[in-house]
Amino acid sequence: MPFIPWAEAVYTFYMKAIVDCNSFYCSCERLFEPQLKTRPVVVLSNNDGCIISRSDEAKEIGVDMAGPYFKAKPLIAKHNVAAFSSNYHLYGDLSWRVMETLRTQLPPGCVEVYSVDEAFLNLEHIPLMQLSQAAMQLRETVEQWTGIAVSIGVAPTKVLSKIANRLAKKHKQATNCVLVLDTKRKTEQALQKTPIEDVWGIGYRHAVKLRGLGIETAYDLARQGPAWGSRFLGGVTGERLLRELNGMPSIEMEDPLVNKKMIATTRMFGSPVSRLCDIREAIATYTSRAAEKLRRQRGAASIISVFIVPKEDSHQTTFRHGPSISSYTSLPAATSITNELIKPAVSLADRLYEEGKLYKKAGVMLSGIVPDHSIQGNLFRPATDSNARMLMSMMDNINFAMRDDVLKFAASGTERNWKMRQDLRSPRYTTRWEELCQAK
DNA sequence: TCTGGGGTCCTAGGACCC
DNA sequence: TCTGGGGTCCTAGGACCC
Repeated sequence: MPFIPWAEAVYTFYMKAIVDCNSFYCSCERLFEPQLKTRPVVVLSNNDGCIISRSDEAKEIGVDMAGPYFKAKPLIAKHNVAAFSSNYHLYGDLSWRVMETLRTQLPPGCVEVYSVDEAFLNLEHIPLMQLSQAAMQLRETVEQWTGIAVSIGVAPTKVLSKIANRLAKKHKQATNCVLVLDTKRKTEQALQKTPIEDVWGIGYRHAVKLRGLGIETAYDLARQGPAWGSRFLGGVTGERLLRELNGMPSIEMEDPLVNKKMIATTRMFGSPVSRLCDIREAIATYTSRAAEKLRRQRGAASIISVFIVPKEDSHQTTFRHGPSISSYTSLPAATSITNELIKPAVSLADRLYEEGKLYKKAGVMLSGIVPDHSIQGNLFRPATDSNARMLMSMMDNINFAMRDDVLKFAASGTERNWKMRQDLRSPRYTTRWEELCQAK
């Protein structure tokens, strides 16, 4: 007895899609080095710590996702894998091109950028019978215009479209990277082929718990009711997930113009540091970066928090992220002026720092974010003078044009011996004149 | 001083995502 | 020796109020 008695029925809901760039960072690297087409490729996280993108060939030879780079090194050498440090200038620019291409192909407001390499699409304007062809066409256009290959999953809900997308990507030959779940029957089959941990919204913890309850596939999960989801998968989130799996849209498309509620800049140090002056420099630098992001969304922050992470004894067998030591302070008035943020940030760092300890990471977070034009005044402080604002916008403009922080506050330091390693970064082909690709 | 229910607001922390 | 960075949402529980 199928759990959906009307299994042959065609969906009558509006359909959604998720477009996902295939091995995005690797594809970006290959775009400018075509000779890599036949070589396995991996891209590393900041500090060349772990592997965050793998080409299909790299997956095939068994390079683990999110595995530490140093452990994979022997395998990488053996199979002549090309490894790159992350080049966010390049990926950011190519991401923008992919998203722009999608926007030209759809009515206004139908593209929701979900991450650097993914976008949800609202396809309600496309008749059901034409979905497959339209998706195929979209895939070809993106690849032709940007050089980036994408996969597209189409279904009535976001969760189901993610499931469709995963299968499209997994069976590239059979699906041509496009899978449309437009009937209950197709959906049911897709759910049966999806292990529980590959469902969007089920992480490691929940997967272990569900397997303990005898639930192995997305199909098993979908047979449970929303109330069950609420009980075992964390309240309303679980309830929504169950509805979505059963074809009932419960996670809406989001307004792409919504601003961030929290802005963070956090980094591992290139190597552990112990001096307070290094920590202060790092904190000042991260604060500057966070303030830049804040101004870009025309926001002002009223809470600033700082954390530092001590290095742990390294002789334990399983890796874990050590506890971070953090503190925050509420500002007398919301601000986006870098120096007004650096001061409290650095004094928070001073308070957290302990002489003689080694630290491996630090970070700054801005929250309590309000629109810049509606900053609540404070009777006891003079309003930020407009010179400071002009200075900020000049700095932003110059830094944007030149990149690489030509202008910065003295507190950010000049030596920066805490900076992260990026030994294998490719040129910033599309955003720096002096690093343009050369045709011979 | 003790007793009780019910409401709000805030924060810390968990879980998840890419 | 070497394991990323930047987000969101939700819940539980404490503090406080009537």
